[in-house]
Amino acid sequence: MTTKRSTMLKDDDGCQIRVIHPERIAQARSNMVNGRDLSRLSSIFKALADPSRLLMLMALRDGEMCVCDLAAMLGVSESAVSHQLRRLRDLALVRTRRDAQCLYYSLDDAHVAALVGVGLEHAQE
Amino acid sequence: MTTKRSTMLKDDDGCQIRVIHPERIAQARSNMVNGRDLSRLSSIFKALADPSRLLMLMALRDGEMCVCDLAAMLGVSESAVSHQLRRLRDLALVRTRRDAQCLYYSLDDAHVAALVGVGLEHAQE
DNA sequence: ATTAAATATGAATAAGTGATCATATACGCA
DNA sequence: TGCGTATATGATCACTTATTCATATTTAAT
Repeated sequence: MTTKRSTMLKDDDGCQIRVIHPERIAQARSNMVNGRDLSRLSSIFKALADPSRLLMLMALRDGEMCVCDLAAMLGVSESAVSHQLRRLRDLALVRTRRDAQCLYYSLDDAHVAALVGVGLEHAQE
Repeated sequence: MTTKRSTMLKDDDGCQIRVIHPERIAQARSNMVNGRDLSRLSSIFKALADPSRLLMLMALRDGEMCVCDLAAMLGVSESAVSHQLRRLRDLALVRTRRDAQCLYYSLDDAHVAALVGVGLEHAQE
């Protein structure tokens, strides 16, 4: 079997690009997720990429928690936790319930719960 | 049912911290993953947090690909792809096979493959 | 041995991230 | 109404990250 060499092709933008297996690229492109899903998914993974946020989300799998308890659990400032929670809220990964002055955070996205679960299983195998 | 108020406790380091539900914190701490697993897991999520890397890993689920084909698929420079692949290699998420001048990358971590799969399923539901 | 192909690496720069500190808001209580 | 509690927000700064460009390395072909 002879080794394949590259051929030069034109990009969508007209740029020269090098390609070795056009059919493999075509296959990959046809299976490719659309831009919106990709963006959403990578944002979710980004939310999980910080150890503090990951611990918070793991803890919330067992039920809601308020800000100061999350801070105590992690050993970081309440302000830092609040900033992190804002990111999670902006992504609609968590929701809040108010009881007097306390805000109780809980998971609001089944995908994230699933991903955290899978991650945990594999990490602790 | 009366609303709980906070009590001041001492940190491991002797710092004053505010706590509302000590038993909930204790529960969360007892279920907490150890430092090494947490670090590894958040690193993996960080690898998945970049759209280009995520697309690469998704594509590699269907089989190995070489650098220039990955670059063509993504529409970015081969140098950029090479840098990204280095990060994935450093985390042992991918491995390489050499055929002449071409390096073929493939997935080398079942956890990552699983996480990408779960993410894809949920994104495309 | 030279040369070209395929990929890797290093430096530099721009953009993004996370913690901290100060301040602001929201709520309950006296 | 004024005060303390609980949380949110904004600005700032140190740090990380991703791309680009130039250069180096590895392999194969001639």
